[in-house]
Amino acid sequence: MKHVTIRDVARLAGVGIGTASRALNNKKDVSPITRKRVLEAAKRLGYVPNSLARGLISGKTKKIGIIITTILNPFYAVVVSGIEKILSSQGYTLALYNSNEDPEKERESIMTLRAQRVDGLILAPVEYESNNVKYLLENQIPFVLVARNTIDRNTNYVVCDDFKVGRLATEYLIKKGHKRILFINSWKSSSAVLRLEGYKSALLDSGLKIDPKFIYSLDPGSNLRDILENVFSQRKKPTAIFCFCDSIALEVIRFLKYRKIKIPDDVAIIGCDNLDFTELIDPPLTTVEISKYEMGEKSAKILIEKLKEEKEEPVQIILEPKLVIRSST
Amino acid sequence: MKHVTIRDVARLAGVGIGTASRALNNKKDVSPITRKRVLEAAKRLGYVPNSLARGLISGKTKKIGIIITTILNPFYAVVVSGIEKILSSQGYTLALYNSNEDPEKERESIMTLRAQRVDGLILAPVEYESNNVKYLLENQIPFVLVARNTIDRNTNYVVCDDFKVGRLATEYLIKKGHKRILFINSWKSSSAVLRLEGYKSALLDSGLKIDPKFIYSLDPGSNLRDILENVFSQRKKPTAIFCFCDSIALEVIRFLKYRKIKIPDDVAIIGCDNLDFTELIDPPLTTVEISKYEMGEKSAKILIEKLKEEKEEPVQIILEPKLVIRSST
DNA sequence: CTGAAAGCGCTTACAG
DNA sequence: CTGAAAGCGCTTACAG
Repeated sequence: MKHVTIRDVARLAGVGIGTASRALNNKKDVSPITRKRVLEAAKRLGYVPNSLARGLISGKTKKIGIIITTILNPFYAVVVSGIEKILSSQGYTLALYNSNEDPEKERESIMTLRAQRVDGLILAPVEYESNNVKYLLENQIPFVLVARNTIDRNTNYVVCDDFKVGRLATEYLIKKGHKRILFINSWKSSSAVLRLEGYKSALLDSGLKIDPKFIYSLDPGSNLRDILENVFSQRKKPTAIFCFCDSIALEVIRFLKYRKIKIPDDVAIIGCDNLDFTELIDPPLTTVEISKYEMGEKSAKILIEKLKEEKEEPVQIILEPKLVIRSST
Repeated sequence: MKHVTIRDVARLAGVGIGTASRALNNKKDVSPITRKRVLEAAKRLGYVPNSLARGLISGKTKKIGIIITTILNPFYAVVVSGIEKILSSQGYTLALYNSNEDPEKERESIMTLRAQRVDGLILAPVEYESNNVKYLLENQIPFVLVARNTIDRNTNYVVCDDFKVGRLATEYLIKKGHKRILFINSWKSSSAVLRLEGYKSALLDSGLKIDPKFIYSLDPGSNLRDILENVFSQRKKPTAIFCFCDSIALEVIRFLKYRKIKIPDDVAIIGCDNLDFTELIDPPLTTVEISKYEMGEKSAKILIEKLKEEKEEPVQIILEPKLVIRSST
């Protein structure tokens, strides 16, 4: 794999490499005839400019790093899709990394991305109190948080109102008459923290008490199946389950079906995200809609703005969640 | 965003930049004490090496480009996941692009990736007769095809036996007594071409005739809904539908439910890919299992091998598909 | 073991 | 309008 360089192009066109560069980059100060000769030479040789060299000089790579939890969760696939649409329309390229909810991996990804000198970052931070985000702040790396934010002020972010997500789901279950509501939560992120608060506040406002045995936090190591086996072997079983996301709800439903537990008769279930297949599963899943695509688009737009001008005030957007009632509750 | 350079590190450590480089890269010929001084300086300054500069010199970027159809299809999300697992364990970084079944976009992605001097490429080619793959071949760019291959000999690939996919699905429907089988196919790729052949051969072998009105190819511009409206407004309606993939099957089911057409009583439906939610939808979807994750893993392993040694013979793997019978047929 | 020098492929002032 | 030169941040022979 030998690459054609600008030197080869210049030689074939019979000009200096500076001139070749100017012609190739559509700069002023090149005669039409020279430009044509250079362009033809480039075409004939199949010249592909070396972005490494370009980036080294210009200090800009036109590349954005994205760090999400996992592309296996369709929620993030949609978010990334929104990001990509905006970014690629502006000539940006993106480098995608999965943290798998591991702060270490998140840090590694940040470092790799930094080494590649990306112009900016969009990330869904693993932790609400995040050293990694502090690092970005301290090193003045342009970034915007998506889907989750952190304890820090002065960050740009696009999230949804996660406290409200927790309240909407829990209030609705309570209204349906449920008193023992299992919450299968996620781990450490702002979404997990706030949805839990929403869940708790809904219970308290209805005069119900909070049972720690009905709250689980799924960390990367935990086994959902074991947790459910345990919960459903107890005397006091839940009559409803609130899942952090549809992706978790899916696994819970798989378990319930396997155990022949009827939904919603024996236990109601509600998810979050409104993934596109949730209305087709059996039974159609009640869930909380989050504007995933929009979230991606907005975060990308904000980053592009920030990259253009050095405005100080952070842009912070909180999207409204919406309850979608179907037959699983 | 000013970056610390190796010059800064060398200065702080009180050594030359060559020595600093050697210490940083764990090369021989550096005294332990010097090495320690350099490492400490680097740490104190928060030095992050510039991969652009490194790549420019070494000619290696430790970066692999991936081009798939769309990350929105969970099939590819799983494939990419398998690729990532292998690649990242070997210190490779990946750059992901979506072609959206558009050869133009595929070409652009190839060029961008080439400009970034990726060490190699993994792609799911849009077309069976692909100029883009020819380009890769002609320019001796190391690559392996995944999920789909092309007419060219001498390519490395990991695909599944798509002819068999077409036969398995169609034969099964015929065995169930269906004679009017609608095939909603994809576009131009080897998978589309071969599954269609499998479909046809199954029909012919059973003495059924091939009705062009029952074969549709979904190109990027076509509207599935319109097609279905049209098909189901005809006199002769299909009694079964074979969908190129589960993702399409999902949309077909959405349509059938909306139109109150009963599955499988009015029309049977079979998909392909065995996405993880298919067993939970209503009714559970009959489909053809393809080893998606394995496909990704194998393609990555082959690429890594090829990058190490310049073996001539291409590696070509054809995975076995498997019918998964559920209640939608 | 160490430092100075050359060079990777490009762009951008700078003279002409 | 054009070419030669400097320099982006690094690595790698090459003398010492």
